[in-house]
Parts: sequence; C-alpha cells; structure tokens
Amino acid sequence: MKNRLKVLRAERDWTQADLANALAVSRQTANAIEKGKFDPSLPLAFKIARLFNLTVEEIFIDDEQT
Amino acid sequence: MKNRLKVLRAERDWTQADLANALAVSRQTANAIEKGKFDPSLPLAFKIARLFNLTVEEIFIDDEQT
DNA sequence: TCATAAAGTAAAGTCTATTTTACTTTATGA
DNA sequence: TCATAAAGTAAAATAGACTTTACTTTATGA
Repeated sequence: MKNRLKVLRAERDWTQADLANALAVSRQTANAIEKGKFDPSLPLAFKIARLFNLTVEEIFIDDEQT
Repeated sequence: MKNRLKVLRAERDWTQADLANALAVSRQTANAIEKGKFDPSLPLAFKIARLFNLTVEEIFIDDEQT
C-alpha cells in the first residue's frame, strides 16, 4: 500500500507532528503510515481522506493485484 | 461505520460464505464486517471495493462526524 | 413438520495497528 | 559550527482485525 501523504503534507507545509495532531494520533503513527510501515485502520483512512478533502482512493494506492 | 454489503450481496444472490470465499477470508469475518461488528483492514476494504467494482466510499459509510 | 442451508454468535489464539517512552539521525538557520 | 526542529526508529504494552472450531438460531422448501 502506497500513499501520497508526504506530498499532501508538503503542499500544506505541515510537519508529521502537525498531521498527527490534526488526526489525533501519535507522531510515530503518522510517520509509520506515511512511510508505509503499516496501513491505517479504515476509520483512520477515512479521517485522513476527510482532512485533505480527498477520497481514500486518492490518497492510498493499493498495489495488491491479487 | 456502516456498509452496503448486505444489499450488494443480495443483488448478486451471494451467501455470506460466497462473499467470504471471493475475499479469501473466513465466513465469520464476512459476517462480522457486514454486521458492523468490526471494520475491515484497509487492504481488505480495497479488496471488497474491487470485488464489487466500487470505491471504498461507495461501500463503507463513515458515520464519525468528529 | 422436518431437513437443511444460511446466518448469527462466542471463545481462544494470532497478527497487526496504535500508544508511550525514549533515543538517534538528518536537516536547517543563525 | 552549533542549536534546535524534524524525521526516523525501536521496544513494550494495549486494542482491534481475523482465524479456527463449534455451537445456536432463523429461514426455506419439500
């Protein structure tokens, strides 16, 4: 699973801490998700999408072709 | 989190076991997700969306207004 | 009514998401 | 160069997703 968080954050000049704050998660979680270390839960994915006024699909790219 | 799985299943005349099969998850998992007992992981949500040729947002309705 | 398929549910176990604490590395600007 | 902000990372703990096994309840059709 890839994502566009780094770019979306850069467009807004937000730090990972800013993003974590806006999402009410820890900075480590924001970092781990952005780096693709793990996937957010579905509710958190929705929260992220809402924050950026985008759809889940516009932010997260599922690379599983199974 | 609500979802339209029951209807989507009914439209195709699929049992929960059929759905579980198509998703390669257990029947109990299909049942629990459909009943809203818990949310699917993001990868599974994508897999469900792909199965029905819909977006995640067209199937799962996030009711959190926070 | 009876048999059976489908749906619902529950417990125990595994795996992953997320938190907290805390440390290291990398960038940046004075 | 030095101080500091930002990013990266790691370990231990908790919560939630998912499996397997197994049982109960509800629908259905012969």
